[in-house]
Amino acid sequence: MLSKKAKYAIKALLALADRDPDEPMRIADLARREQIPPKFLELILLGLRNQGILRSRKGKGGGYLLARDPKDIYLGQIVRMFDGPLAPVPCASQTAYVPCADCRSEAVCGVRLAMKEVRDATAKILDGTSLDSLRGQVARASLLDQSR
Amino acid sequence: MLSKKAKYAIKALLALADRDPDEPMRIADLARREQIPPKFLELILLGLRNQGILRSRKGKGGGYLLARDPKDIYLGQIVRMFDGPLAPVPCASQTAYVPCADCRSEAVCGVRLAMKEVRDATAKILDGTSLDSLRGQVARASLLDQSR
DNA sequence: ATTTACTCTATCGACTAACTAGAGTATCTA
DNA sequence: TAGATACTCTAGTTAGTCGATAGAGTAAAT
Repeated sequence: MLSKKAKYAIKALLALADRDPDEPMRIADLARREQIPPKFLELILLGLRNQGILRSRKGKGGGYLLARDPKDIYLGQIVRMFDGPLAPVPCASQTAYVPCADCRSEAVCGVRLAMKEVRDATAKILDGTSLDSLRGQVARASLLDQSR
Repeated sequence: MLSKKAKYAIKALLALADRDPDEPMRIADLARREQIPPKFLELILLGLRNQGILRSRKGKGGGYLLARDPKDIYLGQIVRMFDGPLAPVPCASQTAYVPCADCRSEAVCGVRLAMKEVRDATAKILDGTSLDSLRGQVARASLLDQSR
């Protein structure tokens, strides 16, 4: 399951990617626009900022902005940041490998083999989808939806 | 994350798939062989039985056996049974779709689009992998490992 | 009748997810 | 430079879930 934090983070980043890159957006406005509890969103944006994904400005006219081009922000980074490794089991993780105690032989573990496939497929998608490309997908889906 | 329940279930089923299909295996033996807390495994096997994946025999010489051919038992069913839908968000689920309250328009939701891709990729793998095919993969991996 | 082994319900502690509170700090503007 | 604005950060709280265990009950074999 994707946590609410990760979900809210993606929604907020997507909203920021849709704006003038030099125009900050306030927490309160983002929260209202995306239907996210304001204080909770605050926490999330702070995290993104401390990861270098967002920048912030204090005081009047302040708010949050993307720290990088939307082409260079990938979903994989966001999801890992809030929800940890993509692999369903630690022994199948690429970025955070941990062997499991109850495995007699790792090379012969069916669970690991199957879950490694899942993690690879997931990583391929999330590490291959940038904020910008997702924005494009949404736009195309929106057109299709209108023509229905 | 894959729950321990699902993980233990797969390990136990895989062990059963490796045996004479008419020779029951006791909870205690399975638990020892696969390093699973016996009482916990008991619960898991009971669940699998009530789903029609396992059969059981009571009394001396009793134990658990597969209720179907290992070719007809898919990981997708096991994982869904213990961990719920494969989709990272309910609105991207095929088998347990639930819309999300905070979505203004579902057709235009980036989170949903991306997560639907993840769920489709995961489902393709888990619904395409039977106990039997996984057994085969393990065997091949084991050979590769020995030749190293 | 006794042993064997599965069946089922209840419970428990630890942990985490989702959210909230509130005091603090930097920036702008009048 | 006072005061408003808006982010920063730490510390809760609450409800729910996960992993595991206990123990009484039932069915089958010998």
